[in-house]
Amino acid sequence: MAARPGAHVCGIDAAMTVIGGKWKVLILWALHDGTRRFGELRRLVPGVTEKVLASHLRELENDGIVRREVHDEVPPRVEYSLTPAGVALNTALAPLSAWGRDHAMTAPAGRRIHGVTLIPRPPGRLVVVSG
Amino acid sequence: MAARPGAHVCGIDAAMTVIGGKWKVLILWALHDGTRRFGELRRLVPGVTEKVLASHLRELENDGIVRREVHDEVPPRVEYSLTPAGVALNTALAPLSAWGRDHAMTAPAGRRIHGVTLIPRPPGRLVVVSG
DNA sequence: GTGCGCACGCACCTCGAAGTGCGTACTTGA
DNA sequence: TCAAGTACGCACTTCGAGGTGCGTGCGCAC
Repeated sequence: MAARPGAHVCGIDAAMTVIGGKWKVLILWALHDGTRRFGELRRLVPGVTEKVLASHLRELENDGIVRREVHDEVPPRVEYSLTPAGVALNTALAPLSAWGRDHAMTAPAGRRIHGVTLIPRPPGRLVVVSG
Repeated sequence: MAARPGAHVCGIDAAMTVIGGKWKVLILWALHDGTRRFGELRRLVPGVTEKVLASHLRELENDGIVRREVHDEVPPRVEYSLTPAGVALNTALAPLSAWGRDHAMTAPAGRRIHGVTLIPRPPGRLVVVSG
């Protein structure tokens, strides 16, 4: 249906392109408190496969959300962190998170999209509870 | 992968459940300035099929986002409007929209998710530009 | 009387995102 | 010596959201 790249003017359209992936927001939340390695992200986002995690990280990198630093060492080490745009995106997601938290209590919510649930803690840690 | 309904504690998870559909945000934007009929929504969201529009509206109704009023007339008339929760959701989407608008200019944005683009205007009207 | 519009429901199909499995070249630990 | 970890890439498969097509019952315009 008319695939026309880069044609979104409405901001939500662009934002949904970025966070539309199944695990994108979980990756963003896992990165919001600093630098993470690939293996750490894999453990922080339980259920995601390595292929999908790698491809999502590439997409986020192309979108300018995460920064990817490759250290040329003998055990290969790659570090991921949020760019300023990524930090801003996380900030922009905060009211949505607040709405969901307020609304999830009152709504029946018979459906779900992820199957995993993550609980952010104020000091900066992230607790992930697999479904 | 452990489908456990109603298990999301993180708000973004719940919010993504609600706005995760392909046309959900477009429907929300189309409804943000008042009551709309089914046929109006179909015209305001070009590209959506009737079946998908109907099912998405049902899901939004079940999530308490839109109110559905059926008038028992001979030409069947159904009117849709946002509930207070829907208005709050739209408000919560505003910073995300602002982020996307700011960021879409700087990023290459080679991909896209919808294929249609909508431009909200301040007075309350909505202009939709099909891709 | 023929077709159109209304607001959907049902059955089938498509297609792309996500999942699975295997491979890399190298080091470290048991 | 062998397994495990590191950070992926490639080819294949699955699966469900979304698309297509057809049907409803009624009124109205032509």
